Amino acid sequence: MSESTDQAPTFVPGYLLYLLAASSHEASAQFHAHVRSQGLRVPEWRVLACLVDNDGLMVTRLAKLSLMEQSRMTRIVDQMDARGFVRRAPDEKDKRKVRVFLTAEGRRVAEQLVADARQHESRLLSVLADTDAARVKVVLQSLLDVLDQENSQK
Amino acid sequence: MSESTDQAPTFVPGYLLYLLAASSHEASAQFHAHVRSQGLRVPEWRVLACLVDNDGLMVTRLAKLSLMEQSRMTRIVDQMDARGFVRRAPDEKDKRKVRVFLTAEGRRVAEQLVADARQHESRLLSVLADTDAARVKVVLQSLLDVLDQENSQK
DNA sequence: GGTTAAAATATGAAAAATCATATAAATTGA
DNA sequence: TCAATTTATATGATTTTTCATATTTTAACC
Repeated sequence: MSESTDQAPTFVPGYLLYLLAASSHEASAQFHAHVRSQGLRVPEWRVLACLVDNDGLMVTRLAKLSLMEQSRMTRIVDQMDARGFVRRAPDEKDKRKVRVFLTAEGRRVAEQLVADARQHESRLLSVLADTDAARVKVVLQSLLDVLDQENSQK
Repeated sequence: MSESTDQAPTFVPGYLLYLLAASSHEASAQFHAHVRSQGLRVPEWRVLACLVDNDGLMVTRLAKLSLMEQSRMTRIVDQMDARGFVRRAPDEKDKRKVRVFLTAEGRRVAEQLVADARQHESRLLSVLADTDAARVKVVLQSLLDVLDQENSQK
């Protein structure tokens, strides 16, 4: 992480936001490669995973869960619709809302990938056992809880 | 994180790669907003931070440290050069390499932002004290170590 | 009940990111 | 030494992403 000509106590490698970004990036690299090998991009995989959990989510909620902006999600849903993975349906009670549903094909792909993801996660967690990283999920869940509280206080 | 119509034990909210991506996203949101308020984009801030640590890094190394692709880094350096934050200089010994150096103005901005980042991190860590998240840095460092080992074994 | 404000989605135009590949320099090794 | 590889960076073309804003529908309030 550091280079031969380091002068001073170095900032980046120990900076929390770097550790978070780098951890996410590195830990996800393998599985994201798998997702792409299945002909999907990462944002599409995220949408599928959210919909397996909870079919019929609205566009805004999908965007939040998938950590992306709403207008981008609209276009991703466009593409996934065109490819036959999802379909749109207006909400009956609130006609502003567009609900997104898995098609049969979308569900097939999604469930397979979720199974792959679970398996990949298991392997990763087993490698982390007996290290400080074994508690990573508890720690991150706690971090997210604290951040949520902070945000809702204001 | 879940919605009223949840049916089953839900996958996404407990999935390690989601927890990592969401934690990074949420934890970084505030500071990234600050970066943008200073007229910089996040990738540019990353470059500046790396160069404060170690001026004269080559493009490829900057890209790796900033978690982005090389051709993208080339263009970001183009822009930062045009804006007067950095300058390029070919490496004397290996003329393929392009080393990137902070200008005086670049260093001024970079050092201010690093100071801001340190302060923001301190505040965040103090909020995390007394929670499970207090150990987040140790845990992530360990995770990265394990992932690095895995990658270097092959 | 009608007006104003807010929320959900979509879209055009601009900027950025990606992918494949070109160029150039260094390294390897026959 | 020279041909073949590898490494470092850059770039053209395409696709994504973003930003601001339009459109439509609902909620709020007076």
